[in-house]
Amino acid sequence: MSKGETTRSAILDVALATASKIGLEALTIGGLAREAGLSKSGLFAHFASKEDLQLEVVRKAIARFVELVIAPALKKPRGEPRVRALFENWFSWSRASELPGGCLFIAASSEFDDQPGPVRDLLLSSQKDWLGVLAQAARVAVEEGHFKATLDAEQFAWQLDSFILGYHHSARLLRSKDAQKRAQTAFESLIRASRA
Amino acid sequence: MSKGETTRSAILDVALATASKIGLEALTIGGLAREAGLSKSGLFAHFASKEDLQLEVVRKAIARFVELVIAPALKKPRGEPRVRALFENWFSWSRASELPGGCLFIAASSEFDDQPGPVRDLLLSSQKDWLGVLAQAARVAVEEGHFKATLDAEQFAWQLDSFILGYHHSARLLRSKDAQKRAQTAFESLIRASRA
DNA sequence: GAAATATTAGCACGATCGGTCGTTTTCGGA
DNA sequence: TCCGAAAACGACCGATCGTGCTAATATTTC
Repeated sequence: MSKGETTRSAILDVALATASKIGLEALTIGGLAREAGLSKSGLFAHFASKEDLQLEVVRKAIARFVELVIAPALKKPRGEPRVRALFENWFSWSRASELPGGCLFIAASSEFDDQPGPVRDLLLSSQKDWLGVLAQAARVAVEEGHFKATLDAEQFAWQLDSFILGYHHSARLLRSKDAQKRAQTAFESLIRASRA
Repeated sequence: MSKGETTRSAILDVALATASKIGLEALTIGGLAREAGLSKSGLFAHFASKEDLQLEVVRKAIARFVELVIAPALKKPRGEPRVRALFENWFSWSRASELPGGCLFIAASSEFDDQPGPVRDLLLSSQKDWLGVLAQAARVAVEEGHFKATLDAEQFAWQLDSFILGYHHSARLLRSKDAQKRAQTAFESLIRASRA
């Protein structure tokens, strides 16, 4: 990896962590430069624009999400175990050291839901992908006979994702200690209602 | 109402609408003044600081929320009807004309969850109040014999709120047409599982 | 209608924003 | 070791940020 690529990657690490705390929009070139130990112009030379920087941050987040959540889950046995792994891995993601402010996607979704442009588009497509992965895992669980044949996989995915949002909300704003327990309980009742 | 109070109220209306679209932090004195048809300093004279303005916006939102969601629900019969009203009224709130960007609390919660200060404190307490109202309504439904005696009212409230978050997410970011149907379906299954 | 007061506008401030540009430093291959 | 290229820097741009301060203008009170 060349010097430039190394620096660029380091910048994105800092940017990812900062964005998870203060948001993608609140990122500033100057602030990032300070944190990364670079001059403003030195940092900015790595990106075409602030929007480009934001896009790169989201892309990096997606890559990490796949590594931490999706990929390990796909190694689990088909069916309920895989569904369970997706849910549980998500917590590791949300609490990863590189995300001191919690899940970037949720924070960014809220920021960009009314701001048309490439950042919103990217967030949107990644969110659709995630719901697709969840629904597909549910469908597989039906095939495997773990879940009932009449299960609406999309609805299942939607509810699971809602519990994730609920967890994020509880844990971040309310700093609720039992956020995970609540989410876990909700998840188990969803699983129970979905079983064959 | 004096001239000053009228203007102040008009400013807050504009600010509420704008904040629901772009966020509380992204509000700018200058931009608000333009929208409200005032000079920057003329507008600013009504508030002690930007933070004060943000607090007033949240206070106004809370007042409207009580008017639109809580108060009408309390007029409904105790028990399941009241729970149902709280859930349904929330959609009217989220789609109210004064909130073109959707529920301000959800957007603001995401923005301020890592920003200590009075704004965060206010959001936090209002969120706790809301969960409290939901849980209390569930408890009443137990008393009335609509819900089973073993129901965990806090868990019920948590799940209901998660579905609301899920709706907001679907409707805002994904612009999903069936967000409400998904939320409604989830709500009905929660009710079914809670019945006596 | 005049005097007192409440409200708004004008202007300026230091800071910071995203972004440009020419120069200097550092790096990597020959 | 040298040299071209890559990378980082420092100074600067125009715009806008939040926020004072003072003067002009509405509004309210008598």
